[in-house]
Amino acid sequence: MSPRSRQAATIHDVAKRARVSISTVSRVLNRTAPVSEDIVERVQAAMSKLRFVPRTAARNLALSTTNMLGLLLTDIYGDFFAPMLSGIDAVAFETGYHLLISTAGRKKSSDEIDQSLGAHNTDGLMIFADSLDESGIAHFHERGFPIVLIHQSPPKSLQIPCVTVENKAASRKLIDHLIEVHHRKRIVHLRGPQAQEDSYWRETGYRESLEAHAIPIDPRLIGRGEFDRVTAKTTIDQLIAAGIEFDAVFAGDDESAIGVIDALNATNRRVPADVAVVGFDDQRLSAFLTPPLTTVRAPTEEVGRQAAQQLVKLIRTGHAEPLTLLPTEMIIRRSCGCNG
Amino acid sequence: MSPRSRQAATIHDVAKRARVSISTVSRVLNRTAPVSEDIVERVQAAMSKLRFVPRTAARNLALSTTNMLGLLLTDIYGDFFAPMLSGIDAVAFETGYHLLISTAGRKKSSDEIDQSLGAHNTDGLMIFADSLDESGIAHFHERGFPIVLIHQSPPKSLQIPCVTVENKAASRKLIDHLIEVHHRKRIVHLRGPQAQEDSYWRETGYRESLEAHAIPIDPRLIGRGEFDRVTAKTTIDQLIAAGIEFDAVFAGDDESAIGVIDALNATNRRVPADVAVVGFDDQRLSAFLTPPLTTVRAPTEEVGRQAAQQLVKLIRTGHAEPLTLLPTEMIIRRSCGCNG
DNA sequence: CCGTATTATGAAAGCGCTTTCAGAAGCGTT
DNA sequence: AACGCTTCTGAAAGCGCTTTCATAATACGG
Repeated sequence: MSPRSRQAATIHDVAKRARVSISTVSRVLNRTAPVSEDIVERVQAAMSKLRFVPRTAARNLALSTTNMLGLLLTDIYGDFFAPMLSGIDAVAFETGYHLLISTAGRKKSSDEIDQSLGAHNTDGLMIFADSLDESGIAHFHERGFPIVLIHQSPPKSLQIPCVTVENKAASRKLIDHLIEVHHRKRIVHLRGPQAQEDSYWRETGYRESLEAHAIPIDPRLIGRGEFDRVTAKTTIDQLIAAGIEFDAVFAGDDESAIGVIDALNATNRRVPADVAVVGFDDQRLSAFLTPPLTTVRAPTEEVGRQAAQQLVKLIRTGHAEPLTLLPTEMIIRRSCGCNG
Repeated sequence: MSPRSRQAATIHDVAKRARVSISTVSRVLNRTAPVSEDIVERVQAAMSKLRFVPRTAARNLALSTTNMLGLLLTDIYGDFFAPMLSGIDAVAFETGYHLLISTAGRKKSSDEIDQSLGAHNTDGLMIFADSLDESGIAHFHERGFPIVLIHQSPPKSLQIPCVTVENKAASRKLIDHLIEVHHRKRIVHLRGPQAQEDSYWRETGYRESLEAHAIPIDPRLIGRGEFDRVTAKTTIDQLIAAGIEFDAVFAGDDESAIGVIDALNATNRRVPADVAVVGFDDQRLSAFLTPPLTTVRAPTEEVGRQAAQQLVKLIRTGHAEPLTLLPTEMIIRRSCGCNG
């Protein structure tokens, strides 16, 4: 062991061993300028002999680039993230970026986020739903830092790329189905989180369908779902306790649909015979529920892919699609009353 | 706009504006030495006025540290990763690290991995199951780079911390249950991927249970499951086609259990009346299957937490628990024949 | 063979931060 | 009033890489 072999090799060590300058080493490292063949070999030999691994920090500093994509969210739970992450990761990998993930959203101020995922610590940032408030988003945007929003449109008048899924038309179609095919009239809607944009559009689709069929909207039939199983169950329990009649439930998402089914089962109401239930998202387990859930498939992995793709494009070219709206597809199974 | 306001502020700009040296700015930034009160204020004012965000790359270079934890896997798919990731992320957040994720495992050589997640680009690395071959693991270990293995024990004689779950005793217990309570004798086992250590121990538990009950092991009853739904279905289909009798199936994991149930349903065999089915992992949807799956709960999120915790400990103190073996718990539902 | 166009290589500056080492104040003692 | 201490602050040297600029080496046409 040579005296310095305990310390990891640097470009200098390689240069010395190959009897060239560090500039040359750098050049063979990055193929950034022609180097004569024999020298290339010498340098490569030296590199592998010394087990040289270039320090990213040094390179980043010199180039003021990080080669990293940031992903900001609030939590990783739920079946929702696995596919999204998977899509993001795939694109990051293909395009040569690394993925830095943080759930610091809304736990930390945008200054703190800046320290970790912000300018100069990442080349761009994907922000999921409302992990960051408007001022935080503006904060980045003002600085010209590349960001793309996922499942959330930008604050008014800010030109920030956004990728999300079609919610309204799909919801509308789902409710139309309930009304036209299954003749349901008293349809409960369990809305998602207030701040969530998806919630808004799904509810709008619901309202439009009812209106189109001249069914008056009963405010008592619209309750909290919060995209949460327990909340949904509670709401349904209360509806039942209050003696409010209904023959269908449009849960804001599949997760709450599970809660709905729980509540219904617990009070001996048959799904779909007594009450039809539909969800949204088509998360993995929806097909396995009893009965299998009629829902809308959101191409979550594709959302991830697109988000990463747009971000990379934004970083590299300065431009990206303002809005990527991915199509959704109604998935008819049995919980609506069909034979799926 | 001052001429340089287009360029992000550096520590020099802050220093100039606060009329101090950059050393002082650095000191108020890191509270690394006392600075008189009025100066602190001046500096902080300058920082916020200039919207100064320290460059991590520069800091990393100076400190030769990265403040990042790497996570290496092969893919992010499957219900398995969400909880694990969630646990890892939680601990990373608590301990002040960032999470760098890569699915480059086995797609890239360890040299290439080195470039991204290796020494100096990350402070330590978590390696999931067999995302990296033995030589890759040795590669890091030799260099004294902190790594912890998840769901995989280290190559012989290498002292590398590992966190995984108890497989054998739980499998044994599960099979015991099938035999003792439900009087099954011809129990199929669908083993997981060869390379996967979990597969090995689960099979061992199976074998030990049979032996203990003096049931001869019929090699025809042991087939490929690969922790994969389709593979499992195919194997069961073939067994049935070959006319081999069996009254229970121990799928290597829940994922393959789904395939088993599919295959059984398709041939009008009742679960559990004709064939009992049990799995392993207790992934989220297992409770929703028809019938609900009897399985073993693996504390996956805790695995993530522990892995991150051990890694941080290893980085900070140079030592970590050689083996963290998390307990598993048998979850009796209905697919085994109980009334769950 | 010589002057010029073309390459391949090296020296050195710089990326933005931390930290060591000295020096400048400020303080209480004698 | 001079001394030694203790605090606080600044100058400057790195951290390891990229890149510009200049130079040495080679090739070429005449």
